Amino acid sequence: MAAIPELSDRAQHLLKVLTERYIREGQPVGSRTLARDTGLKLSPATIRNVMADLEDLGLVESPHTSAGRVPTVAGYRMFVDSLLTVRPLDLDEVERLKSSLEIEAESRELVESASGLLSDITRLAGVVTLPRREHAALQRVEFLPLSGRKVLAILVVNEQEVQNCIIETERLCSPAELQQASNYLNEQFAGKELATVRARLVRELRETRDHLDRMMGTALDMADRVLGSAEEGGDYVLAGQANLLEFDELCSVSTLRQLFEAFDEKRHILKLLDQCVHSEGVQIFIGEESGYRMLDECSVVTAPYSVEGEVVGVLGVIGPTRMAYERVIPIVDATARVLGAALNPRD
Amino acid sequence: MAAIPELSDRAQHLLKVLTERYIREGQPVGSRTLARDTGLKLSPATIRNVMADLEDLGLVESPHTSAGRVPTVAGYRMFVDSLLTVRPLDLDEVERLKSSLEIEAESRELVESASGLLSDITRLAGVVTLPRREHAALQRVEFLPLSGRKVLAILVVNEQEVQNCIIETERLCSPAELQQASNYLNEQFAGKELATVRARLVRELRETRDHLDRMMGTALDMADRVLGSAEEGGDYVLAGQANLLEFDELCSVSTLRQLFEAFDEKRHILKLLDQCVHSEGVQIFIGEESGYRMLDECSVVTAPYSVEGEVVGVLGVIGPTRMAYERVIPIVDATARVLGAALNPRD
DNA sequence: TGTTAGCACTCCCAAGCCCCGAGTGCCAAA
DNA sequence: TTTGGCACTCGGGGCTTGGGAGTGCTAACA
Repeated sequence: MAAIPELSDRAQHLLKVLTERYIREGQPVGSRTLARDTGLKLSPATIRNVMADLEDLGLVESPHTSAGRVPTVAGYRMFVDSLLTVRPLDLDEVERLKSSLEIEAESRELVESASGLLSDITRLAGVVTLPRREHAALQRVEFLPLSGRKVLAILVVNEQEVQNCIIETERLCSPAELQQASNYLNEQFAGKELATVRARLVRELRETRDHLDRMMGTALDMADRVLGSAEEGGDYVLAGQANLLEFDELCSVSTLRQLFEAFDEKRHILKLLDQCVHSEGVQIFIGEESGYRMLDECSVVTAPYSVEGEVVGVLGVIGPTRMAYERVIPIVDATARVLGAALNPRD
Repeated sequence: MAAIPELSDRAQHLLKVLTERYIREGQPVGSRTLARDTGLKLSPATIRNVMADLEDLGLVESPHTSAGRVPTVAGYRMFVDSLLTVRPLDLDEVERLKSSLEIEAESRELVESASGLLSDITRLAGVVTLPRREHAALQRVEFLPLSGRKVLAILVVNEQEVQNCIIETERLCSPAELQQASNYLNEQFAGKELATVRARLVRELRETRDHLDRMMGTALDMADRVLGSAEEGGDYVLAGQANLLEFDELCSVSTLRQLFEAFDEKRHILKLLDQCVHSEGVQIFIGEESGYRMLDECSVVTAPYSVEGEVVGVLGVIGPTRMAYERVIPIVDATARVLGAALNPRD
């Protein structure tokens, strides 16, 4: 964005107080209120002058002539970037997070409770992507014969995740053949990264095609397909949409409709969240910044979470631009850490 | 409910036309309109007399003095029970269903697309419970050692479902021990029903406690815990909530809030759906009939779906009482069949 | 030069009002 | 039993009005 023009301390302070108040009350704040609220001994008239300046800079605006001022997106931006003092979470809230997530559970359940927690604590919508590891170690492969040519393939990765899928082989395989195939794969690839495995499989598949060890071909093919399906996808869990109904500014039917359709559709939200995988720490999209029109009225606060040092997913909250960033940011941050810890295989 | 008092054919016909029209237009329908709409050659005044009767019987009501009439819950009930002529689905819609669901996919994905389909086609909210078998045959058990005392237990049931969970053993088990344990379980129990397995495990656990074959004890214990976790739960997938925003009658913020909170909460909706497991065929809850206040303004149309003759789940749609039952009922019915078929392990 | 008081002005919004249309209930006649 | 007629009711749209909140501007003041 354009460089921030120098802004007097007083103006900054006023912007801060105005934003805080607007976030708290949800109503445009006028010069009189502001004069009272801020510590400074200034008359409303003076405040008005400052406000006019802030408005020229595009940091605040007024919905109509005789209403107070409201922060613009740029105003919020400056607020969160340089005016906000984020204080860490209350202890009991951290504890609440921990105790809710330190249970032993499957990753999906953990993700679901994390998303529920986020929405409960922030009273906004909570969203958590399912963890997905780029660098995943294959631990074990198992093929179980089903009826006909169908085979159930089970893939254990990363010591605790289990992927499974049904694949159809080109011809009927005996249980012994399947056993052999899985033995081979386990011997060759246990502990290797999925990506490596895949690469090697593809190469070997080409090499062995000549002497047509059909058994092996099938096995590789199966494994390849399993890996394929294990890698695709990406999904998230959303909770607390109902909370968004509390906010008047979102409550127009058309806004709501767009928003909820986006939640249903998932594609866009996922894309937005995926952007946050690579940035470390909390990231904030205010209003139009997200680049998605249905989120124009919303802000999104995200943080990636990691397992064993590798970022595997993103979580965050979605709410009106007028959200309590001060509170939300540390919550999102802490939840990401706690979820990461809870997902960690080491005890 | 009270027995339906005899109702002249004419009155029935008028109720039918009125309900159909109200469902279509969403506005109270008056005597003039009704006189025009229905085939009968009757004057508005006559219609009014009939209307007064229907109102006395509690089948219709008017929102206020000078509005037309609207069906009451009892009116809708009579409508769907005895006035409705459900014609089967259009062929192309059945095809659409089939082609969308006949893909090979995991059960969860199938459920998700079924729910998406329901909501797309009906333009209401679609809901599908995850399939859960009471009578499930254990096919295979596998224990994989993780770090420390943790063990990953994998349970294959019904030829294609895989359950897995992490359990912590009381002491460190060697891979060989685990192998032994799973071998034992597989030999003893493969093909048996989960319930049977559980019962036998409990009994054997008691008997062997004396001579304390610790290995076996641990194995049984583990299996028991896995079974336990496999049996609990119950969840559903919801799609198309956004569609509900189209309906004015639901668009009050408080109604919406209640509704969406119920979706989030899941408990109540699940309980309602569970009731439908035992009734065969399509079941309909109109307004308050569901017994849940947040669904007072809604109707729910459900149908159980089954795999191999056993009912394993319920699907349905949720929408305003003023929904196109005529269209929705066959859709729900057909989707249940198609989903059941898609989940069927036999090819 | 920065701050303040005063003042005219703008705009939103809620309240009140009126009127219209739609639809009813009832009665008396066919 | 059906119908036409008529008085009545009610909700909603459109209009006006008054008040309140807040602004911008200007002129005076420290």
